[in-house]
Amino acid sequence: MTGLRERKKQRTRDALIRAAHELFITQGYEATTVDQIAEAVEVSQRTFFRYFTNKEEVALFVQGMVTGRFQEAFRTRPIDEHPMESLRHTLDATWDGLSLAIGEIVPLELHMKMWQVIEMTPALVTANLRLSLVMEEKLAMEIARRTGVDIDRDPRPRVLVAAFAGVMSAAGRQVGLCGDASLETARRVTNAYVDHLGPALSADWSRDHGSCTV
Amino acid sequence: MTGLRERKKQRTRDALIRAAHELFITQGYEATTVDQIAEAVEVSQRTFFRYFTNKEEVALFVQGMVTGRFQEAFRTRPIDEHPMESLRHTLDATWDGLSLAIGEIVPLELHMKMWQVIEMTPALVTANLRLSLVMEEKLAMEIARRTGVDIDRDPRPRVLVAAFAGVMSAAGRQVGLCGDASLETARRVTNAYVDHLGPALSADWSRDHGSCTV
DNA sequence: TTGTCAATTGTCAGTCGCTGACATTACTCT
DNA sequence: AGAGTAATGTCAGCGACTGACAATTGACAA
Repeated sequence: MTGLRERKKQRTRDALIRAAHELFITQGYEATTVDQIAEAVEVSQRTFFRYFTNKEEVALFVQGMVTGRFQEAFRTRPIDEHPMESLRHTLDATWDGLSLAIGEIVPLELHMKMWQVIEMTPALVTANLRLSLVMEEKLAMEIARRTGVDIDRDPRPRVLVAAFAGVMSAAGRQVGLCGDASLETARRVTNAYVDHLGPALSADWSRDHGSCTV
Repeated sequence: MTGLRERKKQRTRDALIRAAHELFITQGYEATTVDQIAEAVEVSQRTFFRYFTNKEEVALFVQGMVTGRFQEAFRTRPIDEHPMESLRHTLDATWDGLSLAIGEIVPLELHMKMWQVIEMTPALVTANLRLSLVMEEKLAMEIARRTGVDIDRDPRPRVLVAAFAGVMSAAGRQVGLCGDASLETARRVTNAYVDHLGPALSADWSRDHGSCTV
């Protein structure tokens, strides 16, 4: 099945990702040149660009895997569940399977450090948002399908997903910038953010809703 | 007061923006080179980069003005208003003053066409999201100030703003891609999206909430 | 095993976005 | 009118990215 050719490709791709991660983490994203990454894996720059369409892609590859997983997991939720509930549960499931999902490519610790680099680097922050966009559209379509609404007439699927994704991005930003690169913190802050969506919209904004110290 | 120097600078800057808009709209963003823009205004490429830090900036300059206006307008809302209400009213006010605000730089029609170009161009979509990010943070700070909550302990300001901004972006995407570049459509769709945030989160997703045909 | 085919890679040249350095021009103000 | 400063042009160069073509290397049949 998996010929030598395929395995070799897989190996260089993974090597490129790991080398890129290490360089980005130690030197920063902007200060790292594509030539350096290619050189670290002993391939030509041209080969790098045959594996990744641009420098951002190698930095966000793992993130892309995670959001891909998220989408898949979302579709397995019971169909009678409220979409927001489905999103919440899918989020939990994604956290649970994170290490397993990405472990073969990059150790969890490296991924968490890379997360910080991403949030520190404007170019990567926005490239990351583009990933969310793609996911948003897919999730909205899936929700529309499940709830039987016409996505071109009823804005609710896109609105719900947009709100969710917006809050997730904001949470991710906080996590990446807070200095604590532990999975637990990431999960706690993200959950807290999503949980506060209802209260934030509710009429009563009076007293403290705290308890989300980074 | 306004010496010849200042006026001249203003004029070349505006000329660059307008030339860029026309080129982007007719040829597309990627296909337009910075040299072309500079040449159209008869300045050197180097001068272009003294007015705008990069090619994206000239494309999103007007958008930046609008979001800047939005932030300012937000602060004039009564302090006892619910933040979401303030955002909604500020949105209305921004629509009302749009033509007046940008008219001196670029005619409204050009701006609306540019909007389509932006949503069609991945690089600009993401650069646009970066603008939103900056605004998000400022709005969240302002909301925290007004409501007297500690932004580092209570996630609600950031969550509320993130949800709002996410929905706005989604609406903007729909508007930009729907083919209809009229102000009325833009305003209608945007309002519809924001208005559906509550219903989308409510427990009852049963029947049609439509009426937002593009 | 060997030879053919196709996939992968390297090399090279070139475009485009963008920047620093320095000389040149153009306004301002006395 | 002339000194001083701000704006601009020119040039050289870096890094991301691409197309074209040649060289290498697995795959697979004879």
